[in-house]
Amino acid sequence: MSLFKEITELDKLLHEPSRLAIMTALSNCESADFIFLQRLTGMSKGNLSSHLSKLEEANLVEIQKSFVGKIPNTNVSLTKEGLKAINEHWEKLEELRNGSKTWKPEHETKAL
Amino acid sequence: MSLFKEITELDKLLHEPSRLAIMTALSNCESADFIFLQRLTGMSKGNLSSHLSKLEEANLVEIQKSFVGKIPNTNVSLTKEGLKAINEHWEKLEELRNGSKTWKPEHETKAL
DNA sequence: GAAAATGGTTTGCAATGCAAACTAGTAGTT
DNA sequence: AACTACTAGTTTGCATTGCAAACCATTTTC
Repeated sequence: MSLFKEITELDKLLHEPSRLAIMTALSNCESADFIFLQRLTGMSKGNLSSHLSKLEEANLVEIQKSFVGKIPNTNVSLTKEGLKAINEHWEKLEELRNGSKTWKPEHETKAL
Repeated sequence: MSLFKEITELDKLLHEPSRLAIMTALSNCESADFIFLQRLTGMSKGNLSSHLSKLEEANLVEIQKSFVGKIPNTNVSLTKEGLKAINEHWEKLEELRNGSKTWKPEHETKAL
């Protein structure tokens, strides 16, 4: 029972599909740039920009702005906190999925 | 690459934490009543009610209203469509998680 | 040097999650 | 029989958020 209560407290910052994709991708590389993330997720620039800002504000990613030649480049990487958060998030999801197989129906609820 | 694009197209109806919990729970029993789902998820009645309505409108769950003695009872079960949808959703999530381990970083992106 | 492309950010709107307020009926209690 | 409290939900309204269109600054192309 308690397992399920936790899922509704899932960090929405991480759970939102686009950000989940971004964070998951970043958890498997050292860093990735804006354009790469855009192609990866298929998001519009504006959308991606605002999602990254949110992740940055929450201290889940670090954003390094620089110039590659004369072109601005935005490079994103997970913070320690961010890496921990995304890993824990996936664990929680796994628990939800597996937990549902073992909970016991009660009173009016009919078991399978 | 294409894998990630798909994740941003995740059905938000299913992905929202509360509904994900509801649907996952229902996928493992024949049916469950309103109060049970409320305790399971820890949601307020109002919130649960509106989520269930959404799932019903999308034809993912079936809602049977009846009286148990003199007390109204709302019983919820997955439709065939709903069962298929929640199973496919979990598969997509799994693909996202596993897929991220195999994608190849490109150009400016630095590999781990 | 005008037009189009690159690499983003800001703005504004439509949609959504959430709880407070409400509805409708039941159960005690005095 | 009138009043209070509880059960089982639904509706309403607000604050938040995801999203793309519009915008900005620079660079490349024709």
